[in-house]
Amino acid sequence: MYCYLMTTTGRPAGPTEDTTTVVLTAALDLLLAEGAAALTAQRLHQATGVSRSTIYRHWPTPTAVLGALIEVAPSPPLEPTGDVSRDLHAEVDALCNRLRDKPVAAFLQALTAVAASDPDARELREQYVGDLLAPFRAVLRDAGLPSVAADDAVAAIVSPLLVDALLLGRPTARTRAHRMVDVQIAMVAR
Amino acid sequence: MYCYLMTTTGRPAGPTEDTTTVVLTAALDLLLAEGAAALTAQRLHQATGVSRSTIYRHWPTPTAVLGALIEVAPSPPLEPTGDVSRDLHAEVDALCNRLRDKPVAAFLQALTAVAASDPDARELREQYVGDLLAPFRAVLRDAGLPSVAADDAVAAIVSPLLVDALLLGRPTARTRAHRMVDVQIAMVAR
Amino acid sequence: MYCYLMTTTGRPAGPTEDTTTVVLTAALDLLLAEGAAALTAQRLHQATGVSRSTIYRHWPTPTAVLGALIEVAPSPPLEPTGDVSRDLHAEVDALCNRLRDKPVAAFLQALTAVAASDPDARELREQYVGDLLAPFRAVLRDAGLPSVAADDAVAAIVSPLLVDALLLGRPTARTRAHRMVDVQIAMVAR
Amino acid sequence: MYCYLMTTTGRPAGPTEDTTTVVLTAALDLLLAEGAAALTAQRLHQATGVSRSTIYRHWPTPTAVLGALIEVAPSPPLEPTGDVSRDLHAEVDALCNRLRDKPVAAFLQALTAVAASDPDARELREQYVGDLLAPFRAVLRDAGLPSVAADDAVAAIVSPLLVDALLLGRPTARTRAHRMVDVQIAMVAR
DNA sequence: ATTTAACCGAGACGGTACGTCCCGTCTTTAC
DNA sequence: GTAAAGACGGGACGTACCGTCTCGGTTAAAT
Repeated sequence: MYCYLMTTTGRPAGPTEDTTTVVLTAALDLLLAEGAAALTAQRLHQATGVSRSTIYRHWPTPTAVLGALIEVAPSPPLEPTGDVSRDLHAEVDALCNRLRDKPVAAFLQALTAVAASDPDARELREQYVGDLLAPFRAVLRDAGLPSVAADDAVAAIVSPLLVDALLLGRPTARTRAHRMVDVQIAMVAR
Repeated sequence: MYCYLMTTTGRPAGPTEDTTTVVLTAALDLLLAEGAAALTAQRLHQATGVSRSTIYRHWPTPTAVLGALIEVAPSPPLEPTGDVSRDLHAEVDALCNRLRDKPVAAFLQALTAVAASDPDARELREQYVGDLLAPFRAVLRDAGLPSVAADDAVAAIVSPLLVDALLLGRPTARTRAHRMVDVQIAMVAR
Repeated sequence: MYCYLMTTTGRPAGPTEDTTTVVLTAALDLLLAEGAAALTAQRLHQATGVSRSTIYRHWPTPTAVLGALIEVAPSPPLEPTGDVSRDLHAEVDALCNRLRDKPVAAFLQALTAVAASDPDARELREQYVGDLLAPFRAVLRDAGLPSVAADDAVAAIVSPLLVDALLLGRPTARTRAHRMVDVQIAMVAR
Repeated sequence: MYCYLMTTTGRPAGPTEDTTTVVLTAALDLLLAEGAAALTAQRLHQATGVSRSTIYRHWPTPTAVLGALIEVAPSPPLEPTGDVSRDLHAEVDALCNRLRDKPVAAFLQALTAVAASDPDARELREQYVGDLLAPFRAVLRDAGLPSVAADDAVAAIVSPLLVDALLLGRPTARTRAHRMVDVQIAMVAR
């Protein structure tokens, strides 16, 4: 990323901005429409007109494409209000929206599928899931909960959502998640 | 297509018993070692010596192999004692063991991976997950819990285990699951 | 060629007769029209409609194609009359015809070109040139000439023809070759 | 294209002397080691560190590289003594040496290989062979031989050497060539 | 014992995708 | 204007599977 020692001569390395946007846009479309298996150099070439060579040059593996996609599509963070209950409910809504509106669910499925054969993707997947859980954990930590209890609560709230999206392929159970938030808060209050 | 009148002569259809066991055994090994992508006719041929033609004849797709595998490896059902708490803890232990000892986690990952491209596998996957949840649901239903509440409790207990096995690739959090059982029972008791 | 130990089971190996004739016919055409560089799996596929895979299966390298071509296009041997002079002149005419009518000159050029990068072709080339010279050598040997003298004579007669065909790309100097035969016979007579 | 009026300012056109020598030296090495197919811009770049662009600028085709090589490696001409026999023997020795020490044989093979696909190379090849034969022809012409007879003699002497080097890939038959010289002189004397 | 249908192995064949390599052109940057 | 570095499109290469098929030979039940 950071080039401390610029070679100073020759054309700058890396794909043209054009190429980058065209390819990644098509990649996202393909991912949503057909899943991770479609993130092939071949398919990207067919979809974009960008030559196969060029794609291999800059994104040698489907995992690399996934990585680039995740990098350019970050989650807008929510601002905490300090009220634990309200914050958690807000986070649940945000996550449900992201899972419903596709990219996140698609990323998860893709990462799971690719991880079966590519260790790099395994790593990427764990980091991605971690990033999804982080805001929840932060809210509970800020509320003074000890680490283990916070993790338990996060798991109870978020896991069912992920399982719905990933394993059962059905819309996430938003209302159940909200109930679960209340339960966890009641637990903690005691 | 429809054989109303079975011609009684000739050799009975279907693979030799030998062939079946040899192929499915190798298939399980391959699945555990390399994931669903290895359940190819090609790979099974290489692993077993059984000819590629034969494999295509009896298991035309990887999903068919997966289905056959799941069929021959059923879960031994636990006998309920009537004590809800004890039964739930027992089920948690049983599920954790099955997830730890591999086949189940591998099946889940395989089904998720294959489901990306094969609708048949999608169906198979949902049924498989349903079968995993069923015993829990049964215990809580038998205890007189209403349907929605039972589903919530099952989700809270089981989902984190599945997420651990599937998405985070780490050993399942057995003790947390047991804590969660106690929490859910306490909730219900109120 | 000769299968003493037939595997007795499974489909017989080797390309279908159809495939063989279609491919080799096209190969000869390509060779004459564009030289050895055209004996690619790719080109043969384009020219015949036979799939690239099939061609690679049976003739993995251009050298293999050349070898097959040479095998199916043998030189009809001349019958010796016993008169050395007449026989040599006849052989010169035969060779000139074969060089003029293409295949042989094309084979030589092809073998030379391919030999630059494929040792197998080197071997094939030497054998092929040897076969071209053999009849001349045979005539002179039968006439009782010692080996070295025969080789000298053959070289003097044939080499200029080969050089014309190969290096100068011009019609072979048939009349000079006949003069050379007379000269060599005169030499020997002395 | 046509510069009637040379603009006297700016850097003089053409490659740096450094570049030229570095590239052509490497080209010769590559030619001797791997044949004409290695005279690629790519390979020359790898071998020299000179950038691919630069090489394309000055030697757009492999044939151009070959041409430049031939230009810078001229044959040191022998001085005629006037004695036909001695001069011919000297020329035979000189040619055999050049064929043995590689460059010339390599040039011939390279030119033959390239000529298959590049007409320019064909021309170059014929000129090159002509230059190889010229000294012999000169000696015999100076001795008063008519054109046709001289050509016959040259062919008889030189062709076997070329065939050895090119087609049979074996050391040239130097002693036979000397014998052939004597024979030709004897012939002429009669 | 014969039928007879199905088994099984070996492999040809067309087809698609893969990942790599090279080619020739070009653009950007520095000297 | 030389030179370097590299993007880019294009094409071929050789490999690997895939799914279908066509041969052969074998096996096991029912007649």
